[in-house]
Amino acid sequence: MTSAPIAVGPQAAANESGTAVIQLPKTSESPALLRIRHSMSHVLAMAVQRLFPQALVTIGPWTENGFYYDFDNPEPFTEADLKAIRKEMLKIIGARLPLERIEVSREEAERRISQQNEPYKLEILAGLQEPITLYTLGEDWWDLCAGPHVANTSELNPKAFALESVAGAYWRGDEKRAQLQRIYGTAWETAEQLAEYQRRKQEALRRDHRRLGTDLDLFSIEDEAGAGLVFWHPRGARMRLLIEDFWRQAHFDDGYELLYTPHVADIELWRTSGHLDFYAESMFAPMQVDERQYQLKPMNCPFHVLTYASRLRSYRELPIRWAELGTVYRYERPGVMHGLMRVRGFTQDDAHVFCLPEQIGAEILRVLQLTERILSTFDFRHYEINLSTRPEKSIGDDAVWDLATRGLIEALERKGWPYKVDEGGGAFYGPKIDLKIEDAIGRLWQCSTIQLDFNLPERFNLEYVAADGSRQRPIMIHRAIFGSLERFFGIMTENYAGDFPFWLAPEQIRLLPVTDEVMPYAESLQQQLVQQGVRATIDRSGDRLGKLIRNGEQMKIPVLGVIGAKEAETGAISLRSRRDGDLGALPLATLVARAVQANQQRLAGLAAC
RNA sequence: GCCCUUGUAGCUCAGUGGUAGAGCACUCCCUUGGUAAGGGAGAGGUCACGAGUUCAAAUCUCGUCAAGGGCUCCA
Repeated sequence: MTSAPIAVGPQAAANESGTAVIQLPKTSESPALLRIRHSMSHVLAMAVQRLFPQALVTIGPWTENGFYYDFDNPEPFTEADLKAIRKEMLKIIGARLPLERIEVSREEAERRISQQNEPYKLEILAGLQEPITLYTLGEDWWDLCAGPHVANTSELNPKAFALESVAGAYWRGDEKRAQLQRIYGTAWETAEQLAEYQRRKQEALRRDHRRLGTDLDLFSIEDEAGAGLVFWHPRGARMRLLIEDFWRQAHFDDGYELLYTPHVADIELWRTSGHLDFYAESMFAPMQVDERQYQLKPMNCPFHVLTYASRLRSYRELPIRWAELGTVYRYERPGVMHGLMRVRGFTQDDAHVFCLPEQIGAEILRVLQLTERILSTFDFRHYEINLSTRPEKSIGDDAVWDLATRGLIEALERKGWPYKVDEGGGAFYGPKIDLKIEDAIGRLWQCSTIQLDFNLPERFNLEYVAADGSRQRPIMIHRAIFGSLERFFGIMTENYAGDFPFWLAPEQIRLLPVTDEVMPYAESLQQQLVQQGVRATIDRSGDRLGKLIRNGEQMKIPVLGVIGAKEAETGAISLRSRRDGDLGALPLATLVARAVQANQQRLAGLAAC
């Protein structure tokens, strides 16, 4: 899936200075804004056609934060064109032109469109139901449109709109059809709202994991190695290890065993699994080794299935819960890679549960509970849940689909999580639950997924021996909680804006010696902290304290410890915490105890201990 | 893959046809300084890569790669 756009919901309204919060309603929540934005797109289209008479109009809807309009123009628009277009829009708004709704017959609409030679409009018209309506804007411009609109452009605030970007877009969203030029804009009721919206866009930019990845030296993507391949630097790698360690422990606690499986396998395996048929274009090309062809794995499932099939299983063994941090490689088309969010090599926190049909409900509930436990540890507490049911084209018999779908519903009900149903949205091989997490500025990200699979057990002829001695087919559940470690790491970084909780920070405490004389004392403090598993370092740059503090704050180190003659004398350390402010001078023993406790309990800071 | 934009020092960016610049970071020197940038000096670049135009290319043209904003895709 793609990253969410820079969406800024009303819940993002937190304001550092604590002054009155400016509400930013979404279009779908405000009929007034809907009319403004919809009309704004007409004003945009009129302005473009005035300046570029050859431009053909297509569609121009509102979006949650603004509007866009798609044009077919012989020359692509440039950023520079936007300025001119904006000026023209201001003229139209200033002219106080009326917008009028006119109901016309299909023939009348066809006649009007033909006069203007607008082929896209004609195509739109063909798909419309009566009544056909059009909206005029002034005397000589109109667009086929269902409305609603403002009555006059004087209702549009010239100080509350902006043209944001030009982009390519396909006619009817179909990449085989014409490439159009899309102009994005945003519009609000007041200039203050526009300013607030732009401030939130800046905020999202400040949180961008790609920027933070460089600034905090967490990871990089190297040209020489190739697109979509991640290099975890020591600081990022340390965090990843902490996440993995937590993940592993949580899985052992919950009755999982862990697997390691190969990164490549004979291509026949992928023929058996079916991936070669329906997933080939997302796979790296196979490689020839001796007499066999090997395939870099795009998924872990077939490996877990082979492990299951390595010997005969009894119903007494089920459920079997196997998890793996499995690194997979997928061929992503050029142009779709995005930081850590969309890459070509990534590690899934994959797990498969093989169970009896009657165990489905309980197993799903277990997965939901584990999911909540893990995600909430990273302060993701709001979820949006989708249940996708049987599509038309699917395999497996009705009884199994029913049982499985009921199992999913039962688990969601027992967990007490509200969910939406996407009828027919499941995979051909089974129903699924998708979970989106909401981050600190209100954006939704899909990470976790739980899918039932009636296909792979069939293809690999998986069996267990039932109580009556017969051979039966187990139910297979795929699930991932992070989705991929890379992607989750990116989302989490943006969620925290790089201000990681104490337990997760790669460098937890940085000791700042005020003078060289206290260095031996600082070294002994560091050693004692490190011995207790606290990630403590010493800033040896020799800069003045002000600079040391500035550097420490810029690297978002949770706790800075100032060490000067005073501290050396009393065996203490003066602490400055990003989360909790100045903690004063503490004896070393107290600091160690608090830090150890924070690590054990995965706490965000030291003060609460 | 498609449309647009971009690629200059580790980072952020100036540099419109005449042999390459700033700030931060880095190294060294001075400063031993108490809660968000002390001072000075130095080193560091096949101007993404390849071809072309030109007496001359970071600069113009074409191609390749990568990144950014979108579209499409994302079992």
